[in-house]
Amino acid sequence: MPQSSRHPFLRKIDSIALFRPTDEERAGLLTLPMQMVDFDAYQDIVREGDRPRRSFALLEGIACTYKSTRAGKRQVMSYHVPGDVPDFQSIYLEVLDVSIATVSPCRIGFVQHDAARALLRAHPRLNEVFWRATLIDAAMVREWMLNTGRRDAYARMAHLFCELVTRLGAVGLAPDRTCELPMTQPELADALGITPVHVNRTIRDLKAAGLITLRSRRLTVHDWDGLMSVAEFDPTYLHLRDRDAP
Amino acid sequence: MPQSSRHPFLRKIDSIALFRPTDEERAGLLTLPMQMVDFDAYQDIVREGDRPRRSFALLEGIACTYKSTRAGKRQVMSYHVPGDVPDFQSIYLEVLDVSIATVSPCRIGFVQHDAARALLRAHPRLNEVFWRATLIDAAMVREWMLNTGRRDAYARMAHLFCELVTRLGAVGLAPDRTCELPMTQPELADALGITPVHVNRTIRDLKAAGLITLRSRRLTVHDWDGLMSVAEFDPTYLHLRDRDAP
DNA sequence: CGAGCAATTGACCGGCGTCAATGGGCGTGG
DNA sequence: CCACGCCCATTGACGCCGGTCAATTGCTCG
Repeated sequence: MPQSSRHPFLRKIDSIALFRPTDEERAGLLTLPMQMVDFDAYQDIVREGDRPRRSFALLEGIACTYKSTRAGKRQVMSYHVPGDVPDFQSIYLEVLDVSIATVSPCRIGFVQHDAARALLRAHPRLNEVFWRATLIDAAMVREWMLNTGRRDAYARMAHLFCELVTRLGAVGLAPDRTCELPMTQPELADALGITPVHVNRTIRDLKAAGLITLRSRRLTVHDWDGLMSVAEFDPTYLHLRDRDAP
Repeated sequence: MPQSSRHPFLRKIDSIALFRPTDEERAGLLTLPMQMVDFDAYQDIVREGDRPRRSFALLEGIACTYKSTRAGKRQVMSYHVPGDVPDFQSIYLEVLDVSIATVSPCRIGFVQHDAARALLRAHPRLNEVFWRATLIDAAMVREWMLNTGRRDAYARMAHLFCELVTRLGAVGLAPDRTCELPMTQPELADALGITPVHVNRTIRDLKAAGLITLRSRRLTVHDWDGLMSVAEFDPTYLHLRDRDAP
């Protein structure tokens, strides 16, 4: 909320950097040419196998990174909230190993790799912040991996909700631990590695336990401590600066 | 094989960089102070929650990155082969979100973060290579995530074997698609998100299908195409340079 | 040579998948 | 403004993959 009117990169830096950018660094970021594009929901922004020459920041909406098996089964590896730069990895990995799609209607800001590389070379601390951002993305996938591999569906879903509320809260989108979740149950199934039917049963159980309500794409957490406890949720892996507890 | 006598960082760069290092870059790498330490098998090198002031290269042996739930269930997120720099992320993330342990006896080379940061600032291209290395690590975890979330135990194990043979082959440790795999079945279970008992049944099935043999820690792939097919293995995500097909 | 853990296998169980049917929300077109 | 269609949401019945428990047989190492 406090910084919602700022440039997305400044907001990102504010949320994860260990320093305040100098005027010069700010100027470099603000003058980075960015091409705005609006996407409908459920559109691929980039696809596995692409060789993009630009990266993008997510300015509004929710997106997800996913991979598919040949049989067409999808696995969502992470969700993205406004301020994220989901495919920054493509700046140094030529071939994308994932697809990134919108979940809700999104506003995207594209930045050419060349321009970004030049900026990062000119400003070592910015280089470090963006590197750090890609490392945090990786840490989130690792936490999901633990989730998928070693927790049952109930704890897994609780964990996902904890993460989403925390991250959306960090950008002012989850006041009172209530937020809009545009994803459908089949999509949640793709994120959790279970079937849509079982997503439904699990949500029913979380509701019955009095932990949450979820109706018409709106999630409210009623018992945050209880939900965290079920999920064994510890937000350290998000590497958020302290002020952003939801 | 060809470069096994070289400095581990040069070997790493040779395997993933898109350029040849200049003499100056090589000199910088070679003069980076590195403290060698030998570890027994099954030792933690670093632990979740640590705030290390140094990173390390794996010079010999096999290591793994893992996380644990409070209930003590382990999930191995990736294995590391000689030449890898498994915790390079710690250079820009203060708190480690994973533990890294040896699987076999290992030789480790520690490098102080300060020295590494100075080197990376002095040599932008080296900065990019090491960033790239952390991005490749992340891509491997994502592939494991797809594996764990969306493939059954049989395909999952086939995929793990494909990856290990490919990566070990890339550093000359899997001639004729045969390699030493120091991990026990309970450890494989931790990597695959299944139980040790089921690991055993799955290996039995892979053997029965004529795809592999695995005895006293030695894996041989008899039907590489068959194994790749079962696993839907596509090595693109490893971002290896082409020469290293096993 | 005995202790201790890995490897292996059988019997049984349960969480989650599969299949199927019904209801609900919403957009589109008549 | 309503009707239709489509997909999401929800629930029950049933089946199976993989978990649990337990026993036996190796290895490996002190």
